[in-house]
Amino acid sequence: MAVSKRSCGQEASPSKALRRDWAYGIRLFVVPLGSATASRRMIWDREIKAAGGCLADSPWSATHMLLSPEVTPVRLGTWAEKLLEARGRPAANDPVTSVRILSKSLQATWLCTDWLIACLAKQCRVLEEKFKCCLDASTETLDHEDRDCHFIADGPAVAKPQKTEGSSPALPASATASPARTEAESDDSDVEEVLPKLRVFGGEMTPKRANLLRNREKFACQRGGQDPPKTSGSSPPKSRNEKLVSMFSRLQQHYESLGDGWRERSYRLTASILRGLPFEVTSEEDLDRSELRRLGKKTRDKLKEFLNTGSIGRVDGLHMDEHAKALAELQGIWGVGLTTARRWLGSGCRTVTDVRSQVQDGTLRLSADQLIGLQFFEEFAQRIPRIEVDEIIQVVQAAVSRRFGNRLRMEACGSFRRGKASCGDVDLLLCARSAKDELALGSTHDVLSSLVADLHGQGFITHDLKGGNQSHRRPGGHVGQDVNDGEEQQSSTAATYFGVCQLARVGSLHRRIDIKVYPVLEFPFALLSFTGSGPFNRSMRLYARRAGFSLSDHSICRAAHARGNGRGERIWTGPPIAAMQFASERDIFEFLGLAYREPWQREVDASWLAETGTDKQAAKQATAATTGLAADVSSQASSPPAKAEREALGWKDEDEVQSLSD
DNA sequence: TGGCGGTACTG
DNA sequence: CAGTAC
DNA sequence: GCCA
Repeated sequence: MAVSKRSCGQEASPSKALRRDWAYGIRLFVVPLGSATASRRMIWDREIKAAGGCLADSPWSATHMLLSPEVTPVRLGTWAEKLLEARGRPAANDPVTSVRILSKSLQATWLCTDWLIACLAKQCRVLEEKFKCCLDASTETLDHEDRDCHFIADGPAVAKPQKTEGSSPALPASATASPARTEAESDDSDVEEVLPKLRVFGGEMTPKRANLLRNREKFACQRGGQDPPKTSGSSPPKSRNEKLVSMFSRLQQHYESLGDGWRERSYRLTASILRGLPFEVTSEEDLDRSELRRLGKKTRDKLKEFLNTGSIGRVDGLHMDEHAKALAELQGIWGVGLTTARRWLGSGCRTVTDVRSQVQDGTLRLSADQLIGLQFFEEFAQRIPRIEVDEIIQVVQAAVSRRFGNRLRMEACGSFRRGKASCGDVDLLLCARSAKDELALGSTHDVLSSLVADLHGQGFITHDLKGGNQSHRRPGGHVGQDVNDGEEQQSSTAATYFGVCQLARVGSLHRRIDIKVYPVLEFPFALLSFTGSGPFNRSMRLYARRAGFSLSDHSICRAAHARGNGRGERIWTGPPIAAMQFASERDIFEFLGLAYREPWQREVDASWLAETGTDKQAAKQATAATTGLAADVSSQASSPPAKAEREALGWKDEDEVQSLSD
């Protein structure tokens, strides 16, 4: 695909010059151990080259050796021994000595991988001092080998949360970590604990971002600590205020079917707040309770009206049965949205049955997708029991293994991954297991279409919805000379398929199934995004936005709001943040300074807006606290804020970047 | 007063 | 581009 | 409908 046709690229040119050469003169060799996996190394290699550096064929020609912090002395020693042997040099008997011998015979500086990460984040050459590995020194500590005894004594002690493994997003398993607490729940995590983490926001802290960090628990994506995956039993607490809740739910549904998503969201929030209220609203004084502080004037008026008259005019006035109800039903057909529903309503179709008969008559013409949606209207409306989702997964997995062996990894996302007992559809995400596999597999589109063909052949997939056929090849010829020029491919795009499947079993229903194939680099983002829930995603993206980033199912980019000059604010997004930092979902949370949330903890029901410092007190406090901390960080991570540099790079300065004004 | 998630495909 | 979907 |  011809890269993102939009915004991107735009501002690449001024930055190029500088980005080009921060690594000038560096010949880098990455030690292939620990978290420096093949795919990461590949990316690092690419980034270094892009920055004007080059790669060393072997350690012997390197100026810089890069070592990931969690590699133990013993493992490094073993590696060093092999290296020495291969070079025909005497190795020592014990690993430590071997390492020392090796490092002596090399000319290189040994640095922690975090150095490169910092460089990439800042797009400049970060001081090396704090990132040096001390390769000796540890003779005695080495005695009781491994574990806890890592290299990298020095630096910013990036106290990694020692996740047992890079990315095993699949199951909670509990096998490894303490089953009790789910990390980072320690909470009350003050900024003081978060900020020193070098990686947060790529190491670029600003007062606003710091303020955001302090308030991060006001976002839905940080709410709700731990629900155990709900072990049956207790029914939902049946709130008081039931009447009110149902009234606002009606309003919500009404606006939903009308397509006013904003009011819908607003009312859903109100309903959700009322539902969770620990008391019953009986008087106007109750409206001052802190739990209701986010309700706006209109909503308060409705509540008052209810308290006085026992009903709400606006709600009673909903003659919702003719309009909204019919609209809602029609929009229940896959492929039919608000506009079509309205059009059909105008032509006398009020129900699915009406539509069917008009289709028969030939008075109504539907798209191919809509026809399928219509045909299976009742079946698609049925929830899919979790067990059946399991079976469906098995079928697809079998096909995947048959065709691609072990090269492909598959995750079921959506509500299934969040642990729900039933799902609306099946959402499968595929990705090569490694960079090498990715090469061997060929394009994502080819992989997907051959898999789909297989499933089609065995009769499992019964119908295609849009996306089944991408006529998007590159014939090599034309191409409208995109403005893209040099700046790098995003060549491997994701491939998506929407379809209908059915288990080979009597009485099984047709089910909606989505299959997607993503490039390795984008996998964590895709996983995060397709796991949802919707409100959770919105919340997290909003948070990212406030921090000056744009989060998508592909990557995270800097985002700048170009404001001023004329109408609306346009949003320009820069190149993706060096993707290598993100090998798992955790890395994304970590980058944003958010506490990790297990899939089942992402079941938020209302999105949430951070109330950013309407409270002057708090705001002041925040800035005070953060300026100090920001200083800390920058002193750690080398170089002063480098405002000039940022300007030279063509980035908007922070003050302009944020739409957030205090 | 404008923002409120970000992206891909089809017609 | 509008419409729909994830 | 709520927020900046």
